Amino acid sequence: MHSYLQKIRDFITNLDVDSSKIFNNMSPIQHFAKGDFLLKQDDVCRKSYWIIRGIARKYYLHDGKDITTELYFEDDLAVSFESYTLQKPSKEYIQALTDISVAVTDYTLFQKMKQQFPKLTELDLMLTEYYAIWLEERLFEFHTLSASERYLNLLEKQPQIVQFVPLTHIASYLGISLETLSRIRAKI
Amino acid sequence: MHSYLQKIRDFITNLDVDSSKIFNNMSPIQHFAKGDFLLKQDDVCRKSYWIIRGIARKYYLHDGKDITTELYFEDDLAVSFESYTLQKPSKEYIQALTDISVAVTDYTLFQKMKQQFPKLTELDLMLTEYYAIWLEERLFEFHTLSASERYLNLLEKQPQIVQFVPLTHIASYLGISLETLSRIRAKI
DNA sequence: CGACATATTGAGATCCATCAACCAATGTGG
DNA sequence: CCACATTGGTTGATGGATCTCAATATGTCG
Repeated sequence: MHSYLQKIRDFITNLDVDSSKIFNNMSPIQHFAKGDFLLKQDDVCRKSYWIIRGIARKYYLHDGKDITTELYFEDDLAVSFESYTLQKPSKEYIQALTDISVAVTDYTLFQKMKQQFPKLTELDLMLTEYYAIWLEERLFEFHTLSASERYLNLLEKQPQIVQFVPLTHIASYLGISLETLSRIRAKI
Repeated sequence: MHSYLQKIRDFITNLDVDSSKIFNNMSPIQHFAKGDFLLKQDDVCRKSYWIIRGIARKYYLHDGKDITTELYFEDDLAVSFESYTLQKPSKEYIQALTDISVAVTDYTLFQKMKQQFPKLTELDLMLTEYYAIWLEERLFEFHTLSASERYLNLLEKQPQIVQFVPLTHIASYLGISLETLSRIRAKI
């Protein structure tokens, strides 16, 4: 696991009693069935979803095709970042790829709690930093790797994606056509 | 200008007196000559640089080629994000493309000040959110736009880049070969 | 002026997308 | 439980976008 994630976990574990109590009671559990939408395009993303069990994806439509931007597994935080941060309509959908359980945190409530418990702002910052570092890595891959290099890289870093997600979504996640991905896999 | 940047400016303007005093005295001005390095690969990025005057770029080397990841103008914040955040060796260089003046903030000092003045943590969060949103936009461009669409998009959104930065750097910033960029421009 | 960096243009090769046909697995209503 | 639809994946043929290599042009600065 990424060492910064560990640091974030440690930070949560070592929160003072009050902050910790708030943090643990802020996010009720919800369940969604396979195919359900957690967020639709043009809606404001007012919740963040901590994936407890199952798989989900985030995507948008471009020229009629859907472009997968993120794939979520256990312990990932599903949210349409720009929509959530600016509280403006989302360009993206978030959809359950299997039945899922999630811990749901309300944006407005979290904002209030951050004002009362500054440690939560620090936590928010750490999570955002982690996301930015992840985005930089993704950008590096698009900037410098060929289609098959991107696939091999994914296979190495997140084999669970290749194992559990339909190739159609993996292809669009990697910015490759389904056919090309199929041929890349055949060659290995 | 992006509306979230305006919100950040307003936040800085409206800081309480103490936070504001700290913020304004934390960052001495420095000057660099054209070609100077603000950061080199393998060094830890211990400073952030607020560009006051001039142009700079961030890049890394991949297969002997240099890949420009960001171009900085007045009021931009130059920093190798992962290196700065995790205080680990940088993959990237930051270099002055013209003579520049920058306000330099030390990482360690800023961390200490954040502990004393929680408003600075909020500010840090806002800046990081802004960077993450910018990264998402970049990723969208690589994910869905063709070479010429990326160039036209840049021309529209940041004409100052096309005006002042050598085509070599623009091409690598867009993930295009210099020759292809030259042909795209000839066709317009 | 000479030297070095920067940009243009041409020719050929390569990667990858698209379109189309086909295949396999799964599930559902009758 | 079969027939058929649906979803997900493969394979082939072709074309277009973009890269690479090479030659030439233009610009800039000591």
